[in-house]
Amino acid sequence: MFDLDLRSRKPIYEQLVEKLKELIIHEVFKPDEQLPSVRLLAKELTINPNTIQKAYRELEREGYIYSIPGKGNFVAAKKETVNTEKIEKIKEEMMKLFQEALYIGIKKEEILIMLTQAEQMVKGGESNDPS
Amino acid sequence: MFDLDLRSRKPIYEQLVEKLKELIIHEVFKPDEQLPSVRLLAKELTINPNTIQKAYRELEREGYIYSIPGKGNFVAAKKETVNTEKIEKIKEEMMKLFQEALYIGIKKEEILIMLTQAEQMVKGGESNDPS
DNA sequence: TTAACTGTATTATAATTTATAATACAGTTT
DNA sequence: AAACTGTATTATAAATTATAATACAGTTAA
Repeated sequence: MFDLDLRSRKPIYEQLVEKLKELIIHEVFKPDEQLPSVRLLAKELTINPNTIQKAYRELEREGYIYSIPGKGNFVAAKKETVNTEKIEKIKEEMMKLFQEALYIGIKKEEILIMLTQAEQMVKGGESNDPS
Repeated sequence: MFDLDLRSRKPIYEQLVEKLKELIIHEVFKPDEQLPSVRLLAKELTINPNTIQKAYRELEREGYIYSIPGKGNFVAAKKETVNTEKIEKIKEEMMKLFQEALYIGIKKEEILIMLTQAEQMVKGGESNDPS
């Protein structure tokens, strides 16, 4: 289900957060769907349950999942994910990345193409602003 | 010259790399300009010289600066900064960020505006492809 | 040429972060 | 009741980050 790089300088739990976020964004895990239990996923990935828990906590903090003690962890509805602070953070990160990209010579046109590609990859669950 | 958050979970040397990169990108430090010496900057920021050195090494590894032992550290010319591996890495990061941004509801139009803003902030040193 | 700069390297130590391990407790489901 | 869930705690190990104290060699300028 995942492939983690245990030798990476990037902490395992951070890699987990990234991977799970991707699966949620691409709707491999759909809203209200139950995620693998802490113990099961730990067993599958042969890493410590506490590490899984740490990743789930972070995803919950960011609004991507919610948990019901005794039942499990579930994918949050898109609306729940939205958060002003988070939006600002992502925008800031994006500005930095744009500047770095342009500085090293990546063309605006190329970035536009990538944006369109990203759009196609994410859209399909378009539940925002159906007006 | 910089303001670092010593309490942040983000390592000091990483913060330094980010800040210095920004200054280079915005040409506060221009190509071939000498950066503050390891010892001087350490004194100014009241952090350990080894930490500065670590940041400078990382910037050199990424191609943003070069060093001449005995003389100092200097801003690399833009051309030297370019690197296929680096470009791919940035593109990958950008795709992820786009997907996350679109998922949480940031509109494509808004992203376009940001890109234009970034363009204006970086351009002015346009030495690429003057054809 | 000496003094005062530069970068770089090394070694030791401390502090923090990350990961594992072993349990325990409470809620849920069958 | 048994077997799941999430959560919490405590201890320990391992890795990363930061500091400290030096040392050595190249550069620059008095």
